[in-house]
Amino acid sequence: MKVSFWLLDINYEVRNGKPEIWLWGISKNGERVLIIDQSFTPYFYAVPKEGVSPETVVEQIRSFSWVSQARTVKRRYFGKKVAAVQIFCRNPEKIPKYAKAVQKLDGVKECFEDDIRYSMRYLIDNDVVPCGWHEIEVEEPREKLDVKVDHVYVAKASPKHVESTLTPELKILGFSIICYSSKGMPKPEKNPVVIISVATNDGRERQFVAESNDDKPVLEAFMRYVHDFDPDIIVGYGSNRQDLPYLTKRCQVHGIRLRLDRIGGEPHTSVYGHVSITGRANIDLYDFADEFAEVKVKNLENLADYLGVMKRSERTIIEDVDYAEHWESPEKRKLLLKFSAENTRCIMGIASRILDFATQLSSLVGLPLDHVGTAAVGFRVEWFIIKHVHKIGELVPKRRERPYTPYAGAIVLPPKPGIHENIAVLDFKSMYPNIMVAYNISPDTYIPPGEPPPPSGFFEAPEVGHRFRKEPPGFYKEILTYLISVRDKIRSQLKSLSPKSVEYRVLDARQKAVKVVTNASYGYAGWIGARWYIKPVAEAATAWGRSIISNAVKIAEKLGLTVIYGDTDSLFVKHEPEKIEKLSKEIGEKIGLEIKPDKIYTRVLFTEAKKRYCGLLPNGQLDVVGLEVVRGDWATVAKKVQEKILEIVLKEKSPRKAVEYVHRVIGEIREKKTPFRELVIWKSLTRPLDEYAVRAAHVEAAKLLLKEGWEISTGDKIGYVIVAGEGKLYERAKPYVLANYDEVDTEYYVQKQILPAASRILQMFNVKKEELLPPKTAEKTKLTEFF
DNA sequence: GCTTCAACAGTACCT
DNA sequence: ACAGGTACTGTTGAAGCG
Repeated sequence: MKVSFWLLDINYEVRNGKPEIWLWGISKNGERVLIIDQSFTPYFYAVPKEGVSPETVVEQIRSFSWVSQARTVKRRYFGKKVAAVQIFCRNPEKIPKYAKAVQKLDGVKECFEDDIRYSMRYLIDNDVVPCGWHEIEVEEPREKLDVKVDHVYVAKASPKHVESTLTPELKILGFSIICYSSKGMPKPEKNPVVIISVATNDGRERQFVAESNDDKPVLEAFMRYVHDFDPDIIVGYGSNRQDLPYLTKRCQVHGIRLRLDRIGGEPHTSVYGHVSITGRANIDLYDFADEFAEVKVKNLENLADYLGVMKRSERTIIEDVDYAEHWESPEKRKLLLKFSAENTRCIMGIASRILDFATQLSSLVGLPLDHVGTAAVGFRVEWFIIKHVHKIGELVPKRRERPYTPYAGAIVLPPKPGIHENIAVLDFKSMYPNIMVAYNISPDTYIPPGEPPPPSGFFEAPEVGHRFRKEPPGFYKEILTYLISVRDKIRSQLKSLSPKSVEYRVLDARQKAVKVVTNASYGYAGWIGARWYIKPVAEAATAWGRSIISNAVKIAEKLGLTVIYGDTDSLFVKHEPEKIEKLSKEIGEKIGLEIKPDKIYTRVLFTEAKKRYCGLLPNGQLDVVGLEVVRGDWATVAKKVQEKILEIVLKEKSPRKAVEYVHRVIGEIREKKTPFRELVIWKSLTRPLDEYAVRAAHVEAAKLLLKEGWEISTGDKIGYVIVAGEGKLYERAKPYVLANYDEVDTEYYVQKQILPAASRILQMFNVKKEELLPPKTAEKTKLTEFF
């Protein structure tokens, strides 16, 4: 019997001493299926020492009772041929231990791939793709299993991956919780889950609410609901780190088990910190928030607002410090219930905008859907590489600790300060990936100093002199060529589709996933944590990059194009189409890379600073780069003022009008008419509180939260305001949730927020800071008028 | 003992 | 827990001053 299924989740079980791979999927006809594959034997490799034959190692290894098979195989390591011994064994969990024993053998130099987990091993070796379609020959199982699916099958052969852009109809359940503690952060040991709000993608919404703070019925009702709806995907926001561990512990306190999965077990935290719910995909949307760099404070309401799910201004927002007071009051409790329901509605909305990307990323890099969000960028790239190089027999190097040694990066040209009219921004498209392709830069093509060059020749990087063989193509070249061409192909396909169609949505998500992996490839190459880290690989890419951009500048100037600015792979030049055309042509011929106008600014303003400017686009939009407007660590009021100044200055060319505007805003601040929220400054904690060498405002604010019983962790964004009083700035920082407007130091906001942000722009028009303060005479005028 | 100032710490941005 | 290059603010402690 043949089954077609889309792979949702994968896990393994050891039954009767035998490992089994469990593939959870959705079949073509919409049935939920579990396919059990008992045929896959885990293994790892041992590479013999110089002068030792692999056969000798095979002999030595046979003495271990746990070895089910050992054979010599041909593999590669950093592109070089190696004879290795592949060692199979029954128990996947013992592999690291077995590898250690083998490592100790006389003839063994190093073991490999003992750090590849069994289920990933299975996916890679069988070319099984998460969130992808497969066909498989199966039979009915001999025994009955107590699992929640329509059908259980036993595999008779390995699954065959089938290329398809179809996605099955997935059942999605979103949830959020509210926990109650009379003071400070709720603790699962003692504080109840008072509200659980659930929504499902069939349009239903439910709330489970505690009576008299007894949450056992709430938890049980939630479990029943999940069981009855039987979702394929469970989504939350912060659910990996907060909600699911809390619910799990809370159930334990009541002596029950949180059962949400398809086999009757508890959720458990696993690789990269994801919470696994067997048979379903548990997705924490927070793990995808990094994709939206424009959102500075990555909480649910901000992300929902940004993605157009629910406007912040139309939401009921309650700070966590205020949950208790809302829960305790019968009147305010209604608001809390509304807030919670809206949270889940936001989760569902965000899910609908992220899940296509998540599934595409999962199938592209080969990580299971519930892992791919929690895996850091470097690991996503790495799994994509592992998946690819398996096909060419490249052994996966061990991750090892290395000292950090810096290397030179890109060139940034000093900008020509002032306002420039009609400026074209030229860009090298995917510069580093294309450089790596063009010069065959790869871990497996690198020729170390002293090694004789191959007859087919080599490329030598400028400045740094690193050499890379021309032939055969390295795996970076193969991977990047594939990624670049696939993205081009998808993008041309998209042009013939309606943006509203399902196919468009899926393909667009796919090209985004491809883009993410492509763009991260250079960074991966220079990451000391990378398994295939070779510093010269990254160093050569930037060296070629520097030479390319420098040459481009020379060519531009030779053609009479004034270069206003440039950063890494971009050049800002006067928009003169014929010259630009010539430039593009010459660069293509001489350098072999493509440079294209990316956008044209009607007007663009530079100060003396690099990486900070503001351009006016033909459609009237402002493009603010690097300035306070786009920074998350300035008070909103200052950012708004600067943005308005930029608009006035670039559109109306009237610095005088801008100055008047600043006067008005400063007046409003001093009268405390500015909304309190616009005074909040947000900064991240980048380390534990006690590891800071100097005292800083956001750190002191965090300590105050801690004192109030709130847990603080690295990575949290602390929102604070500066209050009036004596002493250093850090002594006057207070978490905004604990502060009153009355105590705010408005002069700080005038002097240290508004003035610097405004003056940054207006100093270009010779406006002095003093001139930005509202004139006292204005007050007099007002008073005279009054009298 | 006070002010001044350069070095440093810290954060967030750009490509 | 993908790279290096850059701007900027506030803290710190030594230098400079009298």
